[in-house]
Amino acid sequence: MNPFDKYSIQTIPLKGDISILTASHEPDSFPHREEQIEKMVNSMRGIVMGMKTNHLLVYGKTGTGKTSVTKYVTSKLHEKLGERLIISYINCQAYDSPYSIMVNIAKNVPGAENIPVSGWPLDRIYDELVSSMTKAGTSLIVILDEIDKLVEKNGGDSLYVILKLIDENPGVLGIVVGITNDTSFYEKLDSRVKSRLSRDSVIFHPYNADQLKDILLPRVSSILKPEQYEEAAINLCAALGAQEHGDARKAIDLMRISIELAMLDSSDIVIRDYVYRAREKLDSDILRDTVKTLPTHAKIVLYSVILSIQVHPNSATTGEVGLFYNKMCNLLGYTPLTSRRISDYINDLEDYGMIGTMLKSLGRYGRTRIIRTSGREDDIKRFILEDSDLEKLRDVNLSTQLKFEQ
DNA sequence: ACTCCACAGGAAAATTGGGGTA
DNA sequence: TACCCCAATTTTCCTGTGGAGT
Repeated sequence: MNPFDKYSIQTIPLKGDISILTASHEPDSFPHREEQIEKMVNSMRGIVMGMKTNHLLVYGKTGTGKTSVTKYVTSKLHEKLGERLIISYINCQAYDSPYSIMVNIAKNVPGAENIPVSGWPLDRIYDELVSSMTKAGTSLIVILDEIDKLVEKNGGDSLYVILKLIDENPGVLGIVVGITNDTSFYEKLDSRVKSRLSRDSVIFHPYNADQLKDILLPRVSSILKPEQYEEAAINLCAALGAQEHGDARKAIDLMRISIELAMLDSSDIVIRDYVYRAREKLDSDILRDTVKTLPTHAKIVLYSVILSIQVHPNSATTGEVGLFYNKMCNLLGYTPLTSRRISDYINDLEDYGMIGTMLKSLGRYGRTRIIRTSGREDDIKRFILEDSDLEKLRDVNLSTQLKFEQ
């Protein structure tokens, strides 16, 4: 007997591809975004006529469609202009130096494709890019997603160079489209960048539950028959997405996972219960992913935080975490990082929402951060131990921890 | 009122490592 | 081969600070 026999091949027969409910799906209709599309088209219309055009800033929280819509509008423009337009999409989280951004732009420019990813002096790349662009005589749209990362990291140098590239070379005709979720982004810029970047902006407001439903419904009905899902399940996904600052991505992910769970369950209808379970799975998947992509030492720091709290629930401090950290590095055979670095990792972990810290002064006993965990320690520990290099940490139990203190 | 702890967190130097040219 | 370019990460060095103890 085949042990797989108890699973039927596909309980819910899908009419279409479930990838329509993933983040990588690029739709060609955007409910409740007509206004933004029009505004974007309007501010880019000069490009069609080969005119100098203002740069554009796009604001909106995650899952409000800013990236999708930007890609959609620019691709339509590309359809219209064909070879005469080069579009360069750059995620500034991944590429944030003047060097890497220019290399990325160059990849799409005819005659400049073979600039190496490192080695050349910066100005050589710059000159190469300018001359190739001038020769090609094309327009350029540089989409800088998460453009705020450029300012945080190196004081706006990258942004300045890119703006200069476009603005100061007559042969280079193009615009920068900056995408950010930081509404105070413009204020953070230094003046040399500010003056080049106009205040031309498009704002993407969060979706409300009704709007999210309008997004979900057509997609769901393209893959499921009406009798295969409860409308209440869709409503719930929409409501949960709306709760999360109007996040369409979240609503869509929930919907997809709900359907997948229903299928695994051999259910023939997607009901609300699957949405609740999807929410838990999604949260846990996100946490696992965050933990897994942490640098090794950050994981050790995180583990130290958790142990430290187990020993001293209310007084886990930076110093104490450092102590645990050093011991664990010894155990694992790593050379420990400096306390300064650990301090930064603790900050990073807080940004990721995995721990909470509170600056507190203990008077005579110094000033330090009191660290708390987010209540998901067990999962976090489990995910850390999934790293094969850190398996040894499993053996660290409370009694050996107490020995650390002597 | 004054000290001084135990750090926070900024700035800059140093190290590492990708790759280039001559 | 020796040496330059740039990015990223970490170390070194540093100044700043709230409040318990005195």
